[in-house]
Amino acid sequence: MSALDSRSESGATPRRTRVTDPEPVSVTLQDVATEARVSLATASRALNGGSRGVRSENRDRVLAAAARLGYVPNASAQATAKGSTQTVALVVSDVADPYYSAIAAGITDAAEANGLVVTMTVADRSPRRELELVRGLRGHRPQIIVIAGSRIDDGATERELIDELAQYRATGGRTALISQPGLPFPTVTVDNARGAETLARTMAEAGYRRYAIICGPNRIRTSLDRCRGFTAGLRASGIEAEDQVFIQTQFTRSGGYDAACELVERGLDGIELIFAVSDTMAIGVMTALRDAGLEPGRDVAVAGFDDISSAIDVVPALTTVEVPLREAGTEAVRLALSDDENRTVRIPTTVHVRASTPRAPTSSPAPTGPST
Amino acid sequence: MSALDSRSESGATPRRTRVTDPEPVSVTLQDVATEARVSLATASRALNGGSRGVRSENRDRVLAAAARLGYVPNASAQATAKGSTQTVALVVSDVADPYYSAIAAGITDAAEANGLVVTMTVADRSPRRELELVRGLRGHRPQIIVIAGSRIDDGATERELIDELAQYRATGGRTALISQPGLPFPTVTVDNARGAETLARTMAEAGYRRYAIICGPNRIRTSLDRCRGFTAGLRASGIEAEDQVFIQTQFTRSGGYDAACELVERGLDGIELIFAVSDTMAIGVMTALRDAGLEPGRDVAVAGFDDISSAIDVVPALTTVEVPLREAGTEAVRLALSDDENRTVRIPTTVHVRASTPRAPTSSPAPTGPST
DNA sequence: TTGAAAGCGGTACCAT
DNA sequence: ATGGTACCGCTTTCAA
Repeated sequence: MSALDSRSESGATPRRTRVTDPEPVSVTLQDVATEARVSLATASRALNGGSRGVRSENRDRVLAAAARLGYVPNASAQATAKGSTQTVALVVSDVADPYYSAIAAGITDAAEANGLVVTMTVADRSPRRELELVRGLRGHRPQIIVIAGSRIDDGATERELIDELAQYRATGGRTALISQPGLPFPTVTVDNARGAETLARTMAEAGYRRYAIICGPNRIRTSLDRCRGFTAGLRASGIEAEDQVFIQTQFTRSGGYDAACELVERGLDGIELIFAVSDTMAIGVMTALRDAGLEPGRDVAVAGFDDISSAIDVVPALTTVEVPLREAGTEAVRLALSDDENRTVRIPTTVHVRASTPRAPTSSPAPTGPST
Repeated sequence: MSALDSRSESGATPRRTRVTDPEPVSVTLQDVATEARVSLATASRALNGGSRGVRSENRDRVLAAAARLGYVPNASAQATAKGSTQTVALVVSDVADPYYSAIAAGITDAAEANGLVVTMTVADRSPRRELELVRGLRGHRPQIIVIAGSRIDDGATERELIDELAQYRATGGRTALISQPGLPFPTVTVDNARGAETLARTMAEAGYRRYAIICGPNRIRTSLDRCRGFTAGLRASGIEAEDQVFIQTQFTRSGGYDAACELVERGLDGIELIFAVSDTMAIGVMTALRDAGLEPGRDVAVAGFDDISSAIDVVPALTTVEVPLREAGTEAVRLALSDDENRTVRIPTTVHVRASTPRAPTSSPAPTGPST
C-alpha cells in the first residue's frame, strides 16, 4: 500500500532531479530504467554485468540515472531473486571479550575482501542461545555461518546444533567453526595443547622445577587442552607429578586472583612458577601475589596464555603464548569458502618469554616458602 | 534454474518426512502449506499473526508441518514483501578496539531485546570507508543504522555522509550516532569534556600543580574534547597556563610511549602529573617512564581516560575516567527507536582515583628533573 | 475463516 | 543488444 500511491507508473509525470520532495519510498530499479528510457532488464544488466551486452550509450544513461536518483539496490530483493545473499553470519560468545573481538576483526577483514558483509550475533557463552541464533540466522540464508566459541560439553544441545548446521549445509550453506575439533564441520583450531606444551618445555629448560597450574572448569575445552598440554610438556621434561599443584577455578580474572590467594595461604611450598591457562587469569594471579606482598617474577614466576595486549603492559611483562586470533578469523572464512570438506586447520601459537619468568629461577632446594 | 528441477509442483510426489535426500533446496512456506493441506495464505497467517483468524485446528497442522519439515522463513523474502527488515546495522571504526567492542556489546544487547539482529561493519577509522559502508548498508534496508566513531574533521566526506543518512531517513530509516554532537541526527555523546574537567579539578585538589598533557591529533574530536576539558578544569582550579606542557602525538599506546620519552629527555622540569587523553596512551606513558628509570605514581603521577579493564591491572593502578560504553550502545538503539528527532543524549562519566595519582604529590619546588 | 491473486524489487531466460 | 516476462519466497488485500 505504501509503494503504489506516490510513484509514477511509466513516465506519466515528468521526471525531476530534485530530491527535496518528502517522498517516503526509495528509488527502485524500475525508476532508474524509466529515467534512463530503457527497459528494466537493460537497467539491470547495465548495473550488474559490467559492459556485457549493453550498448555503452545506454549503459552510461543508466549509470547516470542511478547516480542522479541516488539509487541503491535492494539487497533483500536481490537475495530473494538470486536465492543467495552476500553475507557471512558470525556467532561469537561475547563481543566485549578481546579474544572474540580479535576473531571478529579477522572475519570482518576476510569477509570484506570477498565482498561480503558480516552479521554478528552474541551467544553469551550459552550453547542453548547459540543454537537458537543459528536457527534464526539460517533464515537470512547467509553464504557462510561461522561459530566462534570454545565447545562446552553439553550433549543434547550439541546434537541439535549439528542437525541445524547439517540442514544448513544441505541447502547449500557453508560453515566453519572456530573451536576444538570434534564436530563434523570445517574447523579452525588454535593449537592450545601444543602451545602449552612448548611453554612448559621452555620453562623447564629455564630451570623451573615446581609448578602450580591454575585452570578453569574442565567443561571448557580451551582450559582443559591448555592444562593437559602443559602437563604433557612437563612430563616430557622429566618433571614429576608431585612437583605439580593444580587449582581449578573460574575462567576469569577474579578466578585467577582467588586461586593465587589460596595458593599463598596454604603456603607456596617451593612453587617456582604459576601457570594460568589465560592471560586474564594470570593477571589476576599477579595482582593477588602483589597484594600478598610477593613480587611476581622475583618471588614466584608467572605465565599465562593468549598474549592479550596488556600482557606487555603489566609489571613484570607477562610470559605467555601468542594466539593469532585474527588469522584464525580470516582462516575460517577461507576454509568455509573452500571446498575442503570437514577439514581441520590448526593455527600455530608462539611462546613469548618475558620478565615474569626470568631466566634463572630462585635456585633449586627451597623446600619451604619463597625467598623472604 | 536450481529451484525448479527437484521440487514437486503440487503434491505430485508423496511427501516424505525423511531428511536424508541430498536435496539442495530449502523448505518454503508453500511446502509447509501443502504438507498441512491448507493454502499458502493460511499457512502464512498461522505462522505469523498468532491465532488471528485461523481455525486452531488448521493452525496446529501448519505448525506441526513446519516443525516436521524444519521450515525456517526466508528473511530476505519477508523483507522484500514487507518492505522492511529486522536488523540494525552498526558501523564501528575498529572491532578489535575494546572501546568499540564495548559499544557493540551494548548495541547487541539492546537489539536482541527488540528482536533485531545486528549487522556489523568496520570502517577502519576512515571517514571515506564509513561513507561507503553506509551507502552499502542502505541497500539492506535496516531498521536502524548506528554509526559509532569519533567524528574526524573532513568536510566533504562529512557532507556526503549527511546526505546519505538524510536520504535513508527520508525513506523511513532510523539512525543514531555515537560520537560528538554536531551532525543533524540523534546522537549519543560521551561527555568527554566534562569528565576531563572533573578529573583536572580532582587532581588540582589533590595538590598537583604542574602538568603535562598528552593528546592525539586535533582532528580527532574525542582527543580534542578531553584535552580542552582538562585544561578548562585546570584553569577553573587556578592553574596557570605556564604550568601546563602539551605534547601532541599519535592516539595510540606507542604515541603515549614516545611522548613520555620526549618529556623525560627534555627534562621533566617539575612536572608532577602526566595526563594522557586515553588509557591506552597512559599505559604507554607508564611503560616509557619505567624504561627511563622513573617510577610512575612515585616520581610522576599519571592519569588516563576510558577506564579500560587493564587500568586496574597495571602497576600502579591507573587513575582514569570511566566511560559507560555499553550503556552508550543501548542508549543509541533506544534513541533511534524513539521519536525524539535529532536529540542529543549525553552519557555521564565517572572519575576513579587510583594509585597512579597518590594523594600527596612530591611537594612543590623541584625545578630540575625528577627525584633520583 | 479461507483461498486466489496481486504485489515487493530484482534476476535471468527467451525471443526478437 | 534489447525488451517482455516468468519467477524468487513471502505478505496482504479482496472476495467468497
